Amino acid sequence: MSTGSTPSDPEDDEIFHGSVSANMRNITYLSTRRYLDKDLEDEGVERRIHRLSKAHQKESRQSQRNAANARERARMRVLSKAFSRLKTSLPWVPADTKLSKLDTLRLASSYICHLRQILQEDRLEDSFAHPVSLVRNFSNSHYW
DNA sequence: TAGGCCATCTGGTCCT
DNA sequence: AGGACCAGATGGCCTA
Repeated sequence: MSTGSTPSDPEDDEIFHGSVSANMRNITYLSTRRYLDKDLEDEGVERRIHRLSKAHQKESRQSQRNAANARERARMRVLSKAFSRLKTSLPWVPADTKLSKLDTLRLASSYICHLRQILQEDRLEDSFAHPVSLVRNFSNSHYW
């Protein structure tokens, strides 16, 4: 008769060996699983790092873009201020006149032509050395 | 409502 | 690599 779970019993022996091999299989499985888990874990970490660095890159790109946008806004503000100054330096244009940038450029351009004409006329008059032309030059100096 | 104007965003290029 | 400059796209506001 069997004395229980003695290995001498063929049946028990089989069970015993079966359980041993099952244990072995279990151990092998567990250790393999542990390695796999470690690999998966490592892969997960790498993936996470990769994902984080991607996110960081994206964030960095976005913040660079935002900075560039801010610089561009500042640049355009400077340009608009320059247009405003140019507008105020145009005579016969009331301060509250609504003038587009294009209109400002056109008026400034025609004003420069006008001034150039005056200069040429004055040079012609200067060639006669008439004292009145000198006075007129002085009285017109507010243009400068 | 169409058209003009403007501010802003964006990607490309050039320069330092 | 980062900043300046530029031109195109887009959306909002205003006016005839």
